[in-house]
Formats: sequence, C-alpha cells, structure tokens
Amino acid sequence: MKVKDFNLKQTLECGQCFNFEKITDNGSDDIKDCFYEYIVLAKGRMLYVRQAADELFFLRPIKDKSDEKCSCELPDPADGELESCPSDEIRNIWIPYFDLERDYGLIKEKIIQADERLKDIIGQYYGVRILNQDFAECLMSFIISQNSNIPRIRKTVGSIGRKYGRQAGSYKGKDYYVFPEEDQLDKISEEDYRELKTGFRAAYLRSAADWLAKKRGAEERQLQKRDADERLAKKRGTEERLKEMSFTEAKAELMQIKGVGDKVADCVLLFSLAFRNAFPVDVWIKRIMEEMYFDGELTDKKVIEAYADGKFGEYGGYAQQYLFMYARNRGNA
DNA sequence: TCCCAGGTAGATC
DNA sequence: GATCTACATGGG
Repeated sequence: MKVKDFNLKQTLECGQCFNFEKITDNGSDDIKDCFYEYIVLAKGRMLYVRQAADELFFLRPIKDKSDEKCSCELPDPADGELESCPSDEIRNIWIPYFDLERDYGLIKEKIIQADERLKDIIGQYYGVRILNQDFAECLMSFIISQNSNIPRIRKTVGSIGRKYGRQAGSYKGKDYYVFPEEDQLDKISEEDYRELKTGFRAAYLRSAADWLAKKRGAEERQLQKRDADERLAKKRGTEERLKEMSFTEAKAELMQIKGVGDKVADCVLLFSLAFRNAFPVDVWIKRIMEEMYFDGELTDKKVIEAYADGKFGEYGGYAQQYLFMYARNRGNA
C-alpha cells in the first residue's frame, strides 16, 4: 500500500517498541528512495515488513510444507521466500498496529501551530508513527526500560520471548518468538526474571504479572454473573476497560503496580492504550524541554508534564516522540 | 575506571 | 510535600 508521513525505520527504531529485527536498510531516510526490511514480532505474529519508497508491503515467509502429508511432490519453497499477508490480516491487524489510518499531516500542523520551532524537527522525523501495541507486552517492556538503554531493553525483551514466548515463524533458518501471552507470563517467577538479567526490575515484573492475573480473574468473575449471551457480547479484558476510562483514572490504575511510576504509566497509556495526550518525561525529554521552554533551568518533571499538556494537549504524545528523537539523535545523527 | 541509561520505591528531611 | 538514594546490568 502507498503511505505518507511514514518511515518504517523511524517508527520501529524510535524506542517505542523492542521486539523486531532489522533485515535491510539502504541508509536513506528519504521517502523517495528509502528501502527497509524488518521482521516485527507483535500481535502474536511474525511480520516481514518492507518499505520501498512510499510503498509498504506486509509479508510473511511461505510456510515450509515438508512436515505436511501429501506434499512430497511439491518442492519446498526456497528458504527465505515471501508471500503477502492475507488482506484481512493487513486490514484488521497491521494497518491499525502501524497507526496508518490516522492523518499525521493534521497532527503535524497542530504541533507546529503550538510551536513553530518544531517544524524542522518534525521535517527531519517526518515518518514516526505511534504504534498501537499489545498491552501486556508494552507494560512489561517499559518496566524493563527503567534506568536502562534501548539496545539493552531490546535484548531483554527478546530473551523473554525466546525463553517463554511462542515461536511465531522462522526466516532463513532462524526462529522468531513473540512476547509471552498473559497466561504464560503468570508462570514466570521473580527468580526466572532475575536469571534473564533484569536486575532490580525482576520484582516489578512479577508484580505486574500478578496485577494482570488479578484483573483478569476479577473480569472473569464479573462475567460469570451474567448470562451466556451477554457474556459473549461483553467479553473484554483489562486493556479494554482501561481504554474506556479517563486518562487520569487509567493512569492511577496502572500506577497501582509496584514498579510502574509516572513515566512508565505514560508510555503504556501512549503506546498501547491510545491515550495520545500522554507525555512521558524521561531524562531526554526533561533535558530538551528545559532547554526549549524553561530557559535551561532544571525543572521538575511534573511541571514539564503540565506545561506540555497545556501546550500540546491531545497531541502531546506525538510531540513528545518528535522531541525525543531530536534530543537523542542530535550530535551524532 | 567512571558515567550513564525512555525510573521507581522507600527513607529522610 | 519536596529531595535523596539504592537498586542490577552493560555499553561507551
């Protein structure tokens, strides 16, 4: 499909998601001649996604038929051969995941209206979109992110998938694993997390898994009280309930989890619960905001958050992401 | 070796 | 209520 205001590399590598692998990168950021291929593990699946200029392709490896009966005469597909994903999967899963239904032209206009100085920054990072990620994975990932760095977060998230997640496919002889489902997460002990080098975050990850299980249990008990038809109609998980809440309520819910503070909660709200007004303030954002809006003075994170809310409002999350890219990449970009 | 990383909880003032 | 610090680990 044709895309605009989209750059696969910028979108995947801006630090919002962690379970993917780069296959190809021709080194160009320009939408007129960029070429990227990535394997993305999300939504319980493996996706092979390719961007060639303004064309985006949702692909998957052709299944190896060698273990199926009655296919002995058919030659196996060459290793690494790809086919298009079914159109309903593209429509129902990947277009929403990459936030491709949204008009980023409008969003950019609104942010530039709020501050002209962001025009060049947005121009440089024109192709960042905010993904709509799986809730549990996003929650666990950003608990892992605290006091760490992006390469290491990716390493840890990947290793949790490899050890406890389901294999979602393979490509060129390599197996790829998705992040564990919620029920699988519940079986991982604090000690297990420690073995995966999560350090002091191990207890937090366990407390998040407890919270998820408790919420899931409460939801199921609620449903038991209703009749079967209604149960089917109203089936919804923790994620859906949080989405129906106000920003403030949902944030307070998340912050009940030991290990989830202001910043992690904001990331989860922004990247997996569609609260695009969330404005996570990490060390990079704190620095750039102090520089741009507080005369270089050290400023409390809560003050920065409130200021951003006033300035960018419902577009805060997008603005935050452009600023984050700029703050992190300047100097060495 | 020292410093820093998409922070948070608990202690202390 | 605002500020200080321990917390594990790995990369630069």
